[in-house]
Amino acid sequence: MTELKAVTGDTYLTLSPSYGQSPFAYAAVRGAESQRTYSGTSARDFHASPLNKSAESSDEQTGDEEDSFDPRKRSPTYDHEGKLKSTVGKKPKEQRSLRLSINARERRRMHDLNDALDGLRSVIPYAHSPSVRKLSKIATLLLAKNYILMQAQALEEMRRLVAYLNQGQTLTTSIPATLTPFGQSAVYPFTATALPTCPEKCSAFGTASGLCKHCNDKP
DNA sequence: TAGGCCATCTGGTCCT
DNA sequence: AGGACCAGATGGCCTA
Repeated sequence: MTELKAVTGDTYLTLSPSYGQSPFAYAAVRGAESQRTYSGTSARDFHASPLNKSAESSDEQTGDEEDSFDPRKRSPTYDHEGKLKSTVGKKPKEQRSLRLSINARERRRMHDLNDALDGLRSVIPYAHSPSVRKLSKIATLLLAKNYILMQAQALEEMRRLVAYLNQGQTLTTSIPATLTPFGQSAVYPFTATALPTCPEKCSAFGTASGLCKHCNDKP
């Protein structure tokens, strides 16, 4: 399995084999941003690209290009002539106008989705360098998922550490061999509903705990 | 050149 | 009826 490791080196930040080779192996500048033109109204809307050819043929429904697929058989929303029922009765100009507005809406929706993905990329730990290829969509989602799992586990381990340290202050006996530092028998002394302030935690650990490096409160 | 990734168009379905 | 969401199809760009 090809691993995708973030800058932290956490093993959680891995992707499945299909996607694992993407982000951190990308040393080359890809220029992927240039693919996202966001040109507002696409030229495809107004030019007879191959796609629009199919779009226009769907209006005309000559049947010549529909070898393997007959829309009339697919759905009752087509009328007996194979035309989309939602546009039946409208003038071709109106049909085209409606289609263009639907296309524009869909384009906007996808742009919003991509913006959200960009926001996600900006908060997950990977090399955000211009010289590093941007994470693909699927890699972004998988990495984000793994990052969340990693954070959850880190939080859980921290809680166990807190409980262990707290226990060690009150108990002078040695730790049983069966009890690992993060064992289940450790009890987290603070409830989630009544989290202690940092000074409380710090006093529980003693000033040598070092945990206060991550907070602004002076123990 | 094949494969990966992407943007866009399109029609279907569901919801308001 | 119109909008949101979704998935399939298609073609372009880039990299190995």
